[in-house]
Amino acid sequence: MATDATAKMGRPRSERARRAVLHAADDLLVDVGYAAMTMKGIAERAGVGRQTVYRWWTTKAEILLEAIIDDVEEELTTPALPDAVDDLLTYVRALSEFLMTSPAGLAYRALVGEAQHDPAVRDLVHAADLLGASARTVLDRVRPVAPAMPSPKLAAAQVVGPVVYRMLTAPAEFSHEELREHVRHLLTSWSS
Amino acid sequence: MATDATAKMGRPRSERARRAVLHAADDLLVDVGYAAMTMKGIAERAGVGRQTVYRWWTTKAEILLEAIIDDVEEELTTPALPDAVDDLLTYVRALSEFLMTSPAGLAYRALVGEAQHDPAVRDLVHAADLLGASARTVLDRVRPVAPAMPSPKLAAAQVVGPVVYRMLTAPAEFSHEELREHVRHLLTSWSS
Amino acid sequence: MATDATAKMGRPRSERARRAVLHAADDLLVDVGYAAMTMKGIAERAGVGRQTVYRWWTTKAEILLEAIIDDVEEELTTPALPDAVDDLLTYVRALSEFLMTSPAGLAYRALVGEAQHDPAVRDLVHAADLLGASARTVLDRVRPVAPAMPSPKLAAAQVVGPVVYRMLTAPAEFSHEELREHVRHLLTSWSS
Amino acid sequence: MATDATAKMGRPRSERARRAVLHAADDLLVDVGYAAMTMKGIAERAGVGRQTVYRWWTTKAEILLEAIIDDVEEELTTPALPDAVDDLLTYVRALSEFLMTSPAGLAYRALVGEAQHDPAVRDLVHAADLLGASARTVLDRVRPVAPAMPSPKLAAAQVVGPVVYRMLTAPAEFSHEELREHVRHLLTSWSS
DNA sequence: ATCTAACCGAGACGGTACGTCACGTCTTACA
DNA sequence: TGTAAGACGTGACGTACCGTCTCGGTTAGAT
Repeated sequence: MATDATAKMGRPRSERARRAVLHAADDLLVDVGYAAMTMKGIAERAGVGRQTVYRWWTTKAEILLEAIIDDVEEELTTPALPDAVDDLLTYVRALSEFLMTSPAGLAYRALVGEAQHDPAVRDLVHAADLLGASARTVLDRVRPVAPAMPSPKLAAAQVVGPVVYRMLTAPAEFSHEELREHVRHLLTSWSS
Repeated sequence: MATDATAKMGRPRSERARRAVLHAADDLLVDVGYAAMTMKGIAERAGVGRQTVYRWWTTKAEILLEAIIDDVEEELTTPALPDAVDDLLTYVRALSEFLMTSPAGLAYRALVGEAQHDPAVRDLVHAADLLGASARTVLDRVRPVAPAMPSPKLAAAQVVGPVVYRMLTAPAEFSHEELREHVRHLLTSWSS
Repeated sequence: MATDATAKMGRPRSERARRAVLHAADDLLVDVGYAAMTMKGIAERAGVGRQTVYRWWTTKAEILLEAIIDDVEEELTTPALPDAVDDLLTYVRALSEFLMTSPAGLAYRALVGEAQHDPAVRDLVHAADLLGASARTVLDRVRPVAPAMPSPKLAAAQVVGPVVYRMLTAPAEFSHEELREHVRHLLTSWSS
Repeated sequence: MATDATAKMGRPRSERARRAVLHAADDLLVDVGYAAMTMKGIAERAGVGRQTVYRWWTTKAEILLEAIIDDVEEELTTPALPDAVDDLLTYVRALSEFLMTSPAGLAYRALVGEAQHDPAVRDLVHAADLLGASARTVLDRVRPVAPAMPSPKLAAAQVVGPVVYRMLTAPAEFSHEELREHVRHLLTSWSS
């Protein structure tokens, strides 16, 4: 019986170390903020060698992305509601809440910020399209009552863009009333 | 005539040094990118002492903001056009072009990015509201034919947000056709 | 026939691995020098696991000592000559040549150097007394014509010490003429 | 009056930092030994930035050499004595004491050891010729009664070499009696 | 015509994170 | 059990930049 030529050799990767690094990154982001987070700090907080961190990730952004990618999807999953306005409104409220309050939202903002500085992170963030999947899901649900909805990408940008822009450039998020008006305008312009 | 008690004494600030620093920051951003820009590098490129930089600015973001603030306003000033669709479309096209191509747009993205990492920069960027003034100008022009336009802040976010969101999270900007459709939807939802 | 209770169990030590390590150490010393030699590098050059090296040796000095100990003895064995001056002179010339030129001499110098830094290596080098055996041999041969020769240890130091000192602290070895004069003085002082 | 073109600019070198580094190196050598001494450790012990150490020295050997070079000369200066045997004997005893006991002697051994590993250190040590000056001084004093003394370099090697060789390769130094015999043989061979 | 205070350039200072390297140990699969 | 492979936690390497400091020298208004 032939030996599998592709069999892995040597000591296998430690799942314990991997989890410790991801948790440490999450914790540090909340504790000290993205700017003060360092690869050194993550390794120390995780109780892991520095080389082990560099072996599997190249930047703190990469670690953070892996750490939060599941959380983002989960936090932006909203229930299907019979009324389209309610459905979409629940989503944009969850989005606004996520961006301004949730630790994962904090990480999302940090990652989008870093993407503007580092081309490698930019590619990662573009590829991950963290908000895209959840937006597509809710848009698919309201499409039956929005016959004039534009292409999925533009429609998603119309829903999500104003909320994200507000988060990026203003100290406070939109009020619930403003979000309701935003959703109302979207559905109006998509209805005929 | 009495001496002004608040008169400045000593050698006055060197305008030459100030300009050299702002230009050096601009140049470095294009040459090496925001992440690789350093206070040390700016001082050296400007042919200026390090202390002189620290005396007047505390971060590279502050320098960059001062360096580009006039350019942004200028590049986003579009001519008033008789047709509202044309007027708004010209603006969003200028905005898209600015964000993806212009050196000042590169700086804008870097500043918004840094604002997600550093609270002090965040306050600066919020206070500057770099895109807000130009958006308000064009919205004031189309308001007569858009009676249902929401509050200025929400309306501005609806115009600008999707374009900025696209720039932040996707590798390519919206096409001219997508921007036209975006503007058409906006004016539709604001018309009744 | 019964199995010997003291027989070794498990896989026996690989002679192939042992030789590969010793040769790798020798080669690396010449190629990259003692300082740049590492246990990791030796293992890789030998095509041997890192653990295998650590199982049988604790330092690179120990490996090097085992690698060269036979060569030293061989290179410093000089033929007995009828004239005492010739006999001793042939020896000190071989010694000088060994120290400045031979790969084994390079290793000897590296080991003596390391002995000044690491007490464990110091003990090894003292115990090995690499030059001592050959010096004793030649001194035994000239003793009949050197009745005032002091104790073997001092006599050996008088022969070998100046040559080694020269190698340690000066860029070039003694010339043949200087070595001849050295030997002449030694035999003069030992003759009466 | 013209400004001096060669005038030093910027903050001048801190003499305080220089001394602190030299003392720290000295202390660390005694406390932890040469092998365990690190540039990092020296900087920390000196209360000095790491860059400051690297700015002025490239290796720990260079620091150590600067730290001990004055001490060596001082410790090996012996008084002129009327009898040549006494004069030379006092010197070789001081040398033996220096090599086996003195902190500066410890450093000397470490430096000679490192010189066998690192060509840059080798050049430094050769250039410094730490033992040479003191040997020349004492040889000049005994020369009147040693007409057959060979060239200064060989004579110095004959005096110093055996003592250094002993120190390098044996656990204990020569006894006072052995040193006396050594000196007696030297003067005998140089006398006619 | 000095005086004096704040500016200017240069560059060394004490720190600290960077990314790499080798250490010596461990955990696999295979022989 | 020995072996080759390779990940593990540790810690020094030499570099870069941080923000501060200390020089000599400049430039104005106030005396």
